[in-house]
Amino acid sequence: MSEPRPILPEQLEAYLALKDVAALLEHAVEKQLRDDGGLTGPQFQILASLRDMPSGKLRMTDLADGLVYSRSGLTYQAAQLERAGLVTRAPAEDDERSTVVTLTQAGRDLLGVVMPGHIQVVQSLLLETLTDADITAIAGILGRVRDQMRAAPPRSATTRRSKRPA
Amino acid sequence: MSEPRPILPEQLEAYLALKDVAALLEHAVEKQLRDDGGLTGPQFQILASLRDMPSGKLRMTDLADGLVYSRSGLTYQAAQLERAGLVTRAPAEDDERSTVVTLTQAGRDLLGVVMPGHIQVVQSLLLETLTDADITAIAGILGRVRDQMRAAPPRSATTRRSKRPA
DNA sequence: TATTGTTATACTCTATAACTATA
DNA sequence: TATAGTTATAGAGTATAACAATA
Repeated sequence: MSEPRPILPEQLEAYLALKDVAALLEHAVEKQLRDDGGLTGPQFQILASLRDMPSGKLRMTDLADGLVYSRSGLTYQAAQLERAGLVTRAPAEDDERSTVVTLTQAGRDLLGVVMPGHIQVVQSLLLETLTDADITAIAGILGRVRDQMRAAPPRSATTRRSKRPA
Repeated sequence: MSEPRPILPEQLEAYLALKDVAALLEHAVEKQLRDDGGLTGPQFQILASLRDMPSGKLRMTDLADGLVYSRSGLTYQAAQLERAGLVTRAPAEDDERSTVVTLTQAGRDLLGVVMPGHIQVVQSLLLETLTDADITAIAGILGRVRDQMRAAPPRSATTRRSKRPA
């Protein structure tokens, strides 16, 4: 089979630049989170997700929706956070199957410690090098791309049981 | 200890969109590489880097320049690839300290097997959702950002703090 | 039976530091 | 001494599948 459509140089450049920028940025961010708060990227994302909720609580399933991890991976991370006293876990009142994860005050405090550095890294590495027009363009274009990717079927969170009869 | 500069909503959106798109794309790409060729992302990158050289060879140090890994990590990956028969390793002729990694025919063949699917994933998830103008914008803006990030002082720009158990 | 989450297991990856050898 | 690379080790992260409990 021939290759579907030869990728154009500018298309390749767009893809590679996106990939490289994201990788370099992620690397710097993870180092900052580790150095300033002993957190990994996934752990920080979980804490930040919880803080975005007025109640500071989310079910495991709701948390998983925003992340790219398997369920067991999320359980593992939640256990780490609980062990560090940054969240608590308890069965949901309305559905005993569900686990509600709640941000503790210590978790909130740690976010307060880590956020300034986090913002600083993102600003100095990414935002400060962009014009306002650049930022508008990136936010608009990639925002649309993200929405389309999320709407697409191949979601990784769908570790659902496949019903293919043998 | 106020946050240096409050991040604007559009700035945050640009950052988060970039992060999410890259993560979703990477996830899809890695799955394709694994399914079609039994390769991890880093391994594919090494093979692709070698194929981009007319000679099909690169020194370990040259390879490391394009990747974000530590030396030991690169050694590990190179060993995996060698074990799979996709590359060979030999000391450089002009400098006995250096190791030259060479793409084998099997490695080249595997790239041939994997590339069509790889391109297809990138096109369907990213490129096909973008206009030509979008692609030009992304390539230009992020290309510049990447160059600046690479030129920037490595990783010591971030603040240093004591570690916390997590 | 389906859903929610955990556990058990096995494996991959990554980093740090110590080490060898060449320059 | 500095550079190129490997090895030893150790820890963290992830996925899959089996499992338990609730709906």
